[in-house]
Amino acid sequence: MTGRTRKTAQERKGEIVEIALKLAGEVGPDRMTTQALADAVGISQPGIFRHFPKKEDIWAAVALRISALLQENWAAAHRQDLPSSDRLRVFVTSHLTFLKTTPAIPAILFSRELHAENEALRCFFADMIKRAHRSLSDMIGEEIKARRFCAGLDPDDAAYLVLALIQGLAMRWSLNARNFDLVKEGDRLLSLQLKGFENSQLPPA
Amino acid sequence: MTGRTRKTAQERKGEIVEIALKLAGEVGPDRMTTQALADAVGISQPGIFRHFPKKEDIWAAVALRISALLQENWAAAHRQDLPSSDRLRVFVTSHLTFLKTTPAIPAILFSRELHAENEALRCFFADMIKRAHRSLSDMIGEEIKARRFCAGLDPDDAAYLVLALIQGLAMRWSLNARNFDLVKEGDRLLSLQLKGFENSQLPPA
DNA sequence: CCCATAAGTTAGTGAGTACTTACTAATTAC
DNA sequence: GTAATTAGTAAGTACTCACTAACTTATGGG
Repeated sequence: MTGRTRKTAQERKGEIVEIALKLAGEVGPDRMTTQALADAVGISQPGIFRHFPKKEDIWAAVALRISALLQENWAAAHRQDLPSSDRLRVFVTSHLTFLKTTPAIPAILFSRELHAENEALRCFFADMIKRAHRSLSDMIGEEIKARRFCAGLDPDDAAYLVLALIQGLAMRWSLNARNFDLVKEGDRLLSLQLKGFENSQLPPA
Repeated sequence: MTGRTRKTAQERKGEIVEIALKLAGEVGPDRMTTQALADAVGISQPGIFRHFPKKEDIWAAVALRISALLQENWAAAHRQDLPSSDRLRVFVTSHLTFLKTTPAIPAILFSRELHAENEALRCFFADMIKRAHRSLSDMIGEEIKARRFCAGLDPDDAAYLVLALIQGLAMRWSLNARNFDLVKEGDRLLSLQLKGFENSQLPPA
């Protein structure tokens, strides 16, 4: 044995969070016990507590990781410097693609951990969704200014509809054991949704 | 003491289901332990098992009760013999009113019990939602026939949007600790959604 | 009035949970 | 090279969960 047999705390901590995120998606957030996590990492169960004093500290770290991943994903969608008419669609599509590859997010969103057990986590996710709503609302506002969407459209309400589309779709996906293509289905439904926002009654001057 | 101090099995069974439904909404489906249920009913914890051999039998009974309540609610919405143009709106509104007074339903929909633990329950709810989708789809189809909705509208997809509206709204309601008026918010969003379905591009002949 | 039956209790089991204590061994600093 | 630090472990605590066995008591029919 020439190699290392231990890892540094920093490495381990990151590794645990990464595996927790994966495991939460695979077996469900409530089955992600410290034992299951330790097994997946390859250390003993109490070893977890060397890095995270409380289990909720793991959830906090996972939430931060998810937040970072989402920000990254949204930023990538924005960086593409698309015509604003496509931004909304790309935003939703890339978000759905992300959910598909990171099923832990909808799983956590539907978990007892979030809805009953862990108030801090609930607030964190509520805030994350609020930020998403804000982004959507802004993009819709720009579409209205560009006269592609109806002038009388309330951007906040429209954003809630798009958000509900995503969440409702994710729920259906989960209830149907993830047996259809989230992105394809979402794309089709979004087309229909956006058509309803279009400036048909009041054609541009 | 002239009155009875014990109840018949049938009475007790119904009582337990009713209280389980209430409790699932109040404390969350995963905190509705047999102990909590027994306390609420006013008997000892093992007393529950005299009436339901397994806990999942309680969930099955609760699911049946919910199904019956929903059917009743939908039937009531249909009995009103409304112009078909209002049926859709009444359907959604009365459903939201029902969710508001029976918060156990969204709670169960977001529970681990349903998504991970209890396959039978998941299928039961998936089927229930499928029936709701069918109803919505049918109503939208009639609106298209009546030329109030756009001829090119896919009734199935439109129904998914309405369903997502309800589910997404319920999720937001739950995430925000039920701090807004579900029905009022839903009514406003539904108006916007339905406007998007209207026959604006192809005015009636 | 007695007794069979059914509703309910007391006391317990085994499995699983987060978390702790007391120790060991690998790594790093000096 | 040795001492301090730190990652990790084995064993165990205290708790909660669904569920069971064996006993007790209330009720209604003969």
